Amino acid sequence: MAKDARLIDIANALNISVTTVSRALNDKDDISQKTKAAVLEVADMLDYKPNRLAISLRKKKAFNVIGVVLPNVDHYFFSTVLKGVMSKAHLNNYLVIVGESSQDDLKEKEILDEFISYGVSGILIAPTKHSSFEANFAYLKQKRIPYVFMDRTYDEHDTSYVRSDDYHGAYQAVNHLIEKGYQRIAHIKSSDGWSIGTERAKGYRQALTDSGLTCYDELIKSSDTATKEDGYQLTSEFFSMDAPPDAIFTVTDDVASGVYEYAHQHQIDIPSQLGVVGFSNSVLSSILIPKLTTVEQLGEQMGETAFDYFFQIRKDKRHSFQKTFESKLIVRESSQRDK
Amino acid sequence: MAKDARLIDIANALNISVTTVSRALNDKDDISQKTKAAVLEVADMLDYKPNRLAISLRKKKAFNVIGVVLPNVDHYFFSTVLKGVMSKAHLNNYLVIVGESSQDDLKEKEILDEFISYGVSGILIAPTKHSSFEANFAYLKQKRIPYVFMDRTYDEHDTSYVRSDDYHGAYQAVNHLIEKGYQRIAHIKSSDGWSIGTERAKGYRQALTDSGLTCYDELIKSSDTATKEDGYQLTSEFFSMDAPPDAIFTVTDDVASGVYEYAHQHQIDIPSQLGVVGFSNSVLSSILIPKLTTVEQLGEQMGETAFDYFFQIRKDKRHSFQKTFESKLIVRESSQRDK
DNA sequence: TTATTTACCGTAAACGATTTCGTAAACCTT
DNA sequence: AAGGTTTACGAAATCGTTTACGGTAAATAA
Repeated sequence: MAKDARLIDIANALNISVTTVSRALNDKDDISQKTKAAVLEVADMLDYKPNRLAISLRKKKAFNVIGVVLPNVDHYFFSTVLKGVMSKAHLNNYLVIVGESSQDDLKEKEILDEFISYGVSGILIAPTKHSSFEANFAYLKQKRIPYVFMDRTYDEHDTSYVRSDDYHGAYQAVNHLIEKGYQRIAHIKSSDGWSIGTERAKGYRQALTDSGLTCYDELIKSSDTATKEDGYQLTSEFFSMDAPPDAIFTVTDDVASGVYEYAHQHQIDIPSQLGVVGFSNSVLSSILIPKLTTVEQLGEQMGETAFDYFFQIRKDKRHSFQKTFESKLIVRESSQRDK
Repeated sequence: MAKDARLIDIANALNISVTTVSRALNDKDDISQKTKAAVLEVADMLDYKPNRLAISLRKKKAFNVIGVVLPNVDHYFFSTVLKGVMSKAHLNNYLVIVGESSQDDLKEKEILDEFISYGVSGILIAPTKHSSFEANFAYLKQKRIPYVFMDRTYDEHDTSYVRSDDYHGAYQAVNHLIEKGYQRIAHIKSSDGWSIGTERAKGYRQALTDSGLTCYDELIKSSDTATKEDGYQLTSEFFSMDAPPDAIFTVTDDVASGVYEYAHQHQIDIPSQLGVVGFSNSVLSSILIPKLTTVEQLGEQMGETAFDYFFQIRKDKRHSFQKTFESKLIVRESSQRDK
């Protein structure tokens, strides 16, 4: 197995210095076209690949390594985000290192510190519910390390981000239920402090208001965990009310699956007696019976775009980019009253 | 922000050479207890953290970096494996770099090459369906880089691995169906060349044979993709037969969800008219209605163990370790005929 | 007493690249 | 022709650590 070619090998072959070779390969200007061409040819012949480790040490920066921090890698949405990042990273010859915060902002900070001391080229992060910008991210700016927020954003700061349009997604979802003739539409939101939860709740309220419907406080319940169990529990609370809702819009598909279970156990038919709309378009949504109407979240595309933004920032060293992915409503069976 | 302490800072503080400091910190023997203690104290005081990049260059090996290669990060099982690896890695101060082969053995090789040229300390890999040991992994041995197979294994070679006991899992699943009184038990297997598929099929056949039941070829169908769609399609084929099965054991939960859809559309009741057992214990299984009886696959534990094995191999430089995780049957509702 | 080992530590050369600084030659400019 | 600028390149330092090698002083052996 032949050893990898180094700069000095190219230099020796051409009787020039490593400095010149380095300049040629890095597109510096202090070099003649002729020499550069010669170097490139020999480099190609020797199948030269720059040594990441050496570059890293010299530059005090890991060469072409992007750090991704996610709350949970085994959560469907985040795993698709990761998939998107990885595909773009691979194309651009970047290595991807991942960390899982487990929704723990302290651990998140730990991971960030690790990544930074490793000298990653950039960071793509989906913050935990509780992360404060000041505590966990403010110092990234000083360190001049490019970073892009994913999913959850900090609007008061000028940062790059990709997220989904939770507000409009929720608005469409509820509006759709109204058009289908549902009257008492409830909402299971996520507990406060989680931006995606409040945005979705806002969209819910606005849709009702715009249609001239009243927005009853007792028809809004909060879930801390956004799990199936919470969905089941809160639905049971709804149905112990004097006037239960005839539709429920849930903050995630997982929560919706809890609604399904309760409905099934109590012979409440979906969608004729109870309309249900979820959020995420996760694998669940087309597996539940009846199939769940939901709002799609383009995790993979978000991941790809996040990487692209990082790449741009790194190149131009100035811009910050934002994109809010429009959330499309995927109408399936769970909201088709007239079906 | 104070700059990170280096060896030379410690050396200066104690008026000794960096060599000595290095020796002290690396537990070499050419050093007195007194000096070592002093170094350790100062190192602690200055909050010294070794510079990964420098060590990497000198050793020509990335310092404490483990590479994980998976067929699909957004597949539930693999994402739990990743989760397990990451938790152990974090505890041991390892960085995790990930690559996704997308079930493409060529891309898998590419990723491996990337990882190796980066000098990862070890590799944990869940091979694609088609990966040949010779083509993709044989050279890892020569490179003396520790590696552990996950999920899919190569029994003819003496390698380390973690996997689940597909054979016994399937055996239990089918045996359970028999005990519940099902008579014509069908199987949707995965297409050939994928070891987990053939093991599960073997378990299926053996359970039937051991109970004195005949194993009909027409009751076994192959799926290339192991998806819901295939499950639906193949179930419809089963039910166009003169004597359709009264139970189906599927190679994955995903496939089982296709069975559910067909059954629901054709008013076939699960479990009274059709028993169903899946494999994986993925999120689906407790969300399907009725809840799916399935065989659990301990992804997270497998990931943790894989990392532990890597760690052991690296330390002792000799052993290889194997573990087959016993696959436990999780009995839920879809197989309870007498329910 | 002299020779040899042992314990401990330092010097300097790596690892493979980038970068600072210097300089010789070529090219203008007046 | 003198002086200035540009072009193209090389020597050497540098990044932070490990390690081969050598040396000194004390301990032990002969």
